[in-house]
Amino acid sequence: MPAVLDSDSFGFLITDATRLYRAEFDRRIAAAGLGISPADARTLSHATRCGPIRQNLLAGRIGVEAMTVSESLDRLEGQGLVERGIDPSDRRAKLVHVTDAGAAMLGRIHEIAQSLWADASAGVTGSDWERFLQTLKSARDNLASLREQSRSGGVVA
Amino acid sequence: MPAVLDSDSFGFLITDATRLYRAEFDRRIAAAGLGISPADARTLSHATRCGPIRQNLLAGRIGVEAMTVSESLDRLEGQGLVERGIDPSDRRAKLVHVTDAGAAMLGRIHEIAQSLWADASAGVTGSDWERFLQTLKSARDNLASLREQSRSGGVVA
DNA sequence: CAAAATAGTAAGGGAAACTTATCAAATGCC
DNA sequence: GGCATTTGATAAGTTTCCCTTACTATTTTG
Repeated sequence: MPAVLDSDSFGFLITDATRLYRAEFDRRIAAAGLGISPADARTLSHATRCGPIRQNLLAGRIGVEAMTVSESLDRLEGQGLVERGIDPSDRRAKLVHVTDAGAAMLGRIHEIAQSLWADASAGVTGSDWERFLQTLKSARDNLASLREQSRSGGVVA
Repeated sequence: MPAVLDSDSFGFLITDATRLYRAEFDRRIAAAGLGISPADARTLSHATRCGPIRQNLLAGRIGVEAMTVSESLDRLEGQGLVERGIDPSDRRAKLVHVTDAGAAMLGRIHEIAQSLWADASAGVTGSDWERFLQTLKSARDNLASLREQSRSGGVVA
């Protein structure tokens, strides 16, 4: 029973690692002159993977609120990286699709993410890193299901 | 050679996990009526561990800028959880020490962090989790040293 | 002792997310 | 068919967390 929270406890560790990751990602993106944030890069990546997709579905895929994606798309569209098209089957909805410029941008982002991954995982063997990602995924999924629970009903069953 | 970034790649995974962790932490802190943010909890935790300590050293321990800690301490001091004392050996400096109320708060935070850790690590064996934390620590340290490099000199050797 | 470095902070900014309210369009119900 | 509800997107505003820059009060150093 530790009397105080260990600064190497899960919560602090993951928070610290993520802050450092984002800062370094920003630094390299800035150095490459790409002018995009990590969150917008994520939006772009998911939009590419999911093909033309409605914004609310895209938000669900990413795991954020629709509004968060809407703002991100504002920026991406402003840079000409994505376009919001009309959904023929629902005139309220918009179908997001990635432009050629967006695809090119994603390629450059991918290179940066690769180099950053290589640096972050230095000194860790391939199989250890695989297991690490597996456990990280479990933790993320566990936390995501906690979120689901609190979204639908909260404490009240 | 993946054509697109995998949404289960390191960067996305750790970013998502951290966002979910923070949100759930906030939810439980709010449910307990504690009125403190994750970052302030971290400041409080480190201040407790380091005993009376100067703010700039505390910032170094936490891994953030002095200003970030100063703001966090403003809030903690406003809640009576820490006090800024005089450093007898340097009248510019202030020694942060945790009050009894701060210690009590940390105890409650610790309980919440424990329960959250238990939920996040569900389905993972003890030894797997140990290895996971070990690798996470490596990654954090790798990223921290990248930060150091860019702080002192940047691109220029 | 003057110049340079250091501890803390005021001021301001930006990224990433959220909630709430609103509007338009679609859907369900009778 | 018409009205009520739900749904897709977004405007508006807030929060958290962290940063940089500029400044003041000290201390250290040449």
